[in-house]
Amino acid sequence: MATVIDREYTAGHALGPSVRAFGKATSRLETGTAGIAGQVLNFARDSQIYVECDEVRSFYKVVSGVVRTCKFLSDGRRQIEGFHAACDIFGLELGDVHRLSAEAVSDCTVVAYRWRGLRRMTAQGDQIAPQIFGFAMQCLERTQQHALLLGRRSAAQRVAAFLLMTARRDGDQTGAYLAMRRQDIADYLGLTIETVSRTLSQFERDGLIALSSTRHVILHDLDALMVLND
Amino acid sequence: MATVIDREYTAGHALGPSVRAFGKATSRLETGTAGIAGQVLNFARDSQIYVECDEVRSFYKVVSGVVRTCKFLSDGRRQIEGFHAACDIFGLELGDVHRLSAEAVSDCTVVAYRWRGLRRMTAQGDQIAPQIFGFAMQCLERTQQHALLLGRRSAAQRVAAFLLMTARRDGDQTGAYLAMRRQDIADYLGLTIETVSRTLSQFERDGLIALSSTRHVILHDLDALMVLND
DNA sequence: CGTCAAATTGAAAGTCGTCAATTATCGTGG
DNA sequence: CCACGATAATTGACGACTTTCAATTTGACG
Repeated sequence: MATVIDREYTAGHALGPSVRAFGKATSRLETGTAGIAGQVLNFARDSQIYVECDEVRSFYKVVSGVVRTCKFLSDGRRQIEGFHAACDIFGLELGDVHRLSAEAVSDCTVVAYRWRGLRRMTAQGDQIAPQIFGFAMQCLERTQQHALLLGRRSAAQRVAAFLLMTARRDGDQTGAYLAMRRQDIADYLGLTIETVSRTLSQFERDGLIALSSTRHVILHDLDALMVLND
Repeated sequence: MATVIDREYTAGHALGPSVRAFGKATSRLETGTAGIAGQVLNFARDSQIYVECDEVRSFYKVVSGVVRTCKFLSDGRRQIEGFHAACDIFGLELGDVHRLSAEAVSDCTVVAYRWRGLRRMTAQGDQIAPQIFGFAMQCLERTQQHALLLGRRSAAQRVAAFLLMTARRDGDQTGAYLAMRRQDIADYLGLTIETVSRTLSQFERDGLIALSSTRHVILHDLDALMVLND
């Protein structure tokens, strides 16, 4: 386990789809000579993409599968900072060492874009920055949202928010596929695996959801789940 | 209360000190024609600098005093996302409306730098981006740290981390001046005011700290406080 | 010195974590 | 394809930590 299954190298996987939202300012990156070529990598479930303190060589975009970025605590516990699915960017750093680890939640494919920290990047031309800035800010917004969840929400609210987030990501508001294990969910929500499990069971008893399998959740009462949040 | 005491306008308060860390890449901003002029503003304690959903007109740098950025929940509770002291940047947004509110913890002076979202900014030239990117990433790192605190730490660990953070910010490792009220600390740490108070009292009984006044904390046993964390 | 807000302290309740046992699911090999 | 073992998930009982509610003390400011 925990091994890279293979690494394929391509010359022209330029930063694409997830970028459009920023409009004209980024188009140069997609078409111009300054476009960043990516390197396609495949990782097996539970393998490490990079670990804390690794030198920063790239940032990444998910093509398929799900990635978790996380931090390990001295007492053995783990905090998952975020899950990253198709088109999401992760691993962008200001400094030259990673402050988190990144691991494959499922078998997954990512594209690595050369990136060695702000200083060296800007030395070759500033053109890259606006787009990267957008990625950084999106990441910031998600993290702020996450901090709010961890700081001021009950277990039920956290699990509800997680289900809604997952359903939204799937583009399907009535069902969610949980690519990760219960322990991952717990470590993301700052709860224990037992509390996550109990909360899901309670939601099911209350008719808010149905667990058609461990990994597939049907959301029956979106309103009730949303009321639990802001 | 909650009013701006006065607003002074200056022509040349360019982005300065906190920027140097990024080296050459940013010097253009400080000296070149593209330098951003700031507007000096003063705010009275508890007044609002901007509120959630306000249109974004600027981002800010603290000159003196302390600012809190926070979010209000439907149940009346509040989560403070961060405290910002001299030289800190706050209020930088990707979109065109603020997602948090910013308020003066103490009487304070800030510099506002014109900023209306990524799109309009980059339209006038990309040169600004690398420096701003640095601000965004610093903000991200702090928020990630904060999320870790909220997700995986006990009340004692949170309060200890807060004291160490405050002492570090003051540049004095043996004492910390708490510019904010207990309620602010509680809302930052995701605790209640009573728990914060009790924890501080317990630290004092254990000889870890001394509360020379409500606002002044003397740190007697830095090691013990640090052991509580990572 | 008096008033009001802020901070502290106490007691009780509730939520979530811990530990343990059971059940379900997945992966592998027969 | 089924059986088995290992891993994951669920459930229950109990306990710890934090919150809630209430009362008291401290401190700031006129």
